[in-house]
Amino acid sequence: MTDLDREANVLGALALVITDQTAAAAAAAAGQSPSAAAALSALHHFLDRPTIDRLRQVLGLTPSGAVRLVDRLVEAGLVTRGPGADGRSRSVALTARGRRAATRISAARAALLSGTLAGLSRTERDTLHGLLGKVLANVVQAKEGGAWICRLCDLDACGRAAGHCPAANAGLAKYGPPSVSD
Amino acid sequence: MTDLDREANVLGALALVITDQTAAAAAAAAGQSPSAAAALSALHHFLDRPTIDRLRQVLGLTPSGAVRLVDRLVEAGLVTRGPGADGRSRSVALTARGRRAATRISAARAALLSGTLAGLSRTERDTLHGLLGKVLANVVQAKEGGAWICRLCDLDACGRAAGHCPAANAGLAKYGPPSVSD
DNA sequence: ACCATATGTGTGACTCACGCAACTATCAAG
DNA sequence: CTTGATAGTTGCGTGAGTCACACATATGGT
Repeated sequence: MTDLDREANVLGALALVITDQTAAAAAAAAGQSPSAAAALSALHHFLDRPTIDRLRQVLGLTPSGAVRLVDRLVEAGLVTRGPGADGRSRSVALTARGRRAATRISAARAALLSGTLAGLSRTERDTLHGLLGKVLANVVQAKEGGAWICRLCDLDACGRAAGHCPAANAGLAKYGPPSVSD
Repeated sequence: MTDLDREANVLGALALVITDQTAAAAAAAAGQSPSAAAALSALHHFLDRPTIDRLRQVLGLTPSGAVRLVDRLVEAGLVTRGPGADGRSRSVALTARGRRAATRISAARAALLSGTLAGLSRTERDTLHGLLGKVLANVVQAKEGGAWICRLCDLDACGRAAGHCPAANAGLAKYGPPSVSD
């Protein structure tokens, strides 16, 4: 039982609670399932209208799973299907209602996460931010495929575009410049 | 877009990846679903033989969900039902095979989590540990009911018994001394 | 130009892991 | 001895996802 184990354990425990609570808060804010909420959040942060396949990659689903998810979102009036750049592909875009839901989701997530940092001083939060960035870079390095790491991530807060996102930077170092919404 | 938002966002993103990967690793190590893996891990860390209801609380399931989960684990030969202290209740205990599976799960989880801390120095890890403890305490304070926060937590690493667990300490401050496996 | 193969989407049948509602058995209190 | 809480269980339904497959479109080699 090393110190490393102890530290790792706290990290794992904390990650689990926070993820649980965030997913629940997002789902509640959307009135939808957690994965639907994640999809709305992702769509909200795409600059262009992604294809179903792109969304699929982000959420880590199978093609058919993604189709069904979009079906449900269309059904709920949160999303519309449009033509894709390709004859095969179709684009997905938020409706006005979908955009409102996505905004609520982001707000709920931000509120919850900010709350967890309540007891920390300015300096402590700064230090924590730096350290978490390092860890995040580690995790991204280790990752191959699967769901987008920033599934519910807030791209503005993330500063991905400005190169502030530790995940994006680490990924960039490894894979080279990605396309905008990758 | 404040600094707080940015810090909170990194925390949320990191928590999500780590939780995803941990659950996947645990499930793979057990050859079972993530929730079955969580159940095995929980059972492994109970000092006594918990009842189904106790397990239910830990995992955040409904009674029927817990019964079905135990059904599956029994079916897989990982767990046995025994008599409870009470005529109503029944106890659950790991079989030898279940114990081995639980050990694999813990090891897989520990390996993954330790890996995420790879790039950090001794001092950095120490600082991080302290800060995460504070955050964890915050989260526990905010929490009412639901799943056990340390669902996959390693109780040895946690140092719960010795009073080193930030979650347990925060909970203790709020609710008073819990029973051993709470 | 033609064919093989890859890619993106969609459908039908199914599974798995839950939840809800209802029922039974036990216990504890009045 | 009734009343009510607690624990486990069962039937039934459902949401979310998978797999296998089909179909349309793209792409590249010959």
